[in-house]
Amino acid sequence: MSIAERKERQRAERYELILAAARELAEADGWDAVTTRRLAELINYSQPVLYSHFKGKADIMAAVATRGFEELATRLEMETTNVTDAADVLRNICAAYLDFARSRPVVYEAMFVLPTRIKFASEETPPALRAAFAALVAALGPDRQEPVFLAEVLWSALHGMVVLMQSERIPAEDAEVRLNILVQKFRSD
Amino acid sequence: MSIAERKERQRAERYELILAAARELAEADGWDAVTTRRLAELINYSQPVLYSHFKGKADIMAAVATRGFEELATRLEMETTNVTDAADVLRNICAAYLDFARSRPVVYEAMFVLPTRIKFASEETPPALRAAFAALVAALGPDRQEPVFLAEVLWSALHGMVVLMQSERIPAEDAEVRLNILVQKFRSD
DNA sequence: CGTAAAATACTAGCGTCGCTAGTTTATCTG
DNA sequence: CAGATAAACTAGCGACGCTAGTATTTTACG
Repeated sequence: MSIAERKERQRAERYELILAAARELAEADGWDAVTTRRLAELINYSQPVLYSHFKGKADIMAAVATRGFEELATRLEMETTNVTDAADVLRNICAAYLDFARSRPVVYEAMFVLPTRIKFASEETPPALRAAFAALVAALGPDRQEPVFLAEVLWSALHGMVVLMQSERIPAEDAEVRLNILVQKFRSD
Repeated sequence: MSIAERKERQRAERYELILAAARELAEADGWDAVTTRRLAELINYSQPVLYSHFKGKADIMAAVATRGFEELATRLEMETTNVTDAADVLRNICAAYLDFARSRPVVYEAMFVLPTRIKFASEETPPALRAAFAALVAALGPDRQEPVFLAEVLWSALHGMVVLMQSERIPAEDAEVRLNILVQKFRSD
């Protein structure tokens, strides 16, 4: 059944092609510019082929978001495992989170801002998303009361800073100062 | 010129009618359901009359948001002036902010989430918005270093909690616990 | 190798969106 | 009452997400 394998591989390649095109288009002109017609033209297929891979535009965005969860989890876990200076794990994690949001703003948007069908804080939550959150919890250090709630508050603060900066509601150039304040408030000592 | 006055008053009434219809429709079915056609039908006028009052849909949403800023500022200032227990001003302000977001989710969305033409942190910032932010700064108490940045971080945390709850990315039922943690972290003593 | 069947991609179109041009109706002025 | 001005309307443009139905290619089999 080598020929079936080839077809499957080609399908998978086209799947990746769509995802890449969607991300590039979003990075260039925002998610509003990601239309099924433009996507189809970018990958040199007709519009309906998209619907053989995805249920619709929302499904494409969810797929991009899922990839984002994996990348974010990887980046955060790097900060917890490669502990050169254990004292500043919290700061490094927060900085890594903000850095991810700054480097992939539209992916971040799909992950955490736009309406999504992805379930959070439930059984169906993607593993990568759970892992990213676990890294946050770990960064707050052991022996904490209510570590999950504490991590949720920290995450809220980080997320708030990201979206308020991205929507130009607070100045982006002061990110460092705010990070310092935030870390100081959540430090365990 | 009494007749011109009457016309102007009728125009102002229709302006309010549009705003009220937009808010009601958004509260019922979300901002996506607020279309110019539905709005026109709700106020019993044809679609293009909307464009004699507003530049477009975004302008209508900005007007709803502006009203929201005024209501939020009023609510927050109430907590700073009616100081029954001065010690808990910070907590009351935070609670009032969260309560506003919970009671007017779609107005909050227009104010702080959706792309907006309203300028933040600049000369053109609406007075009500400045007042609301000033209440946050005041709630953090006097004798603080970098009070604006500190307030921005607090606001980020509050905003993050709101949007993550509204988009069901963190459970809404634990709002109280998170509020307690947040206030404790930002208390001055 | 030829043909029927199944899979696959296409063309065309539906309903809806924000917005606007052009026209008709209503109102005011002389 | 006639003409000018203002204000509403009808109709339509291009684009959107999505889908039904058709044509084409690929597969399986005699």
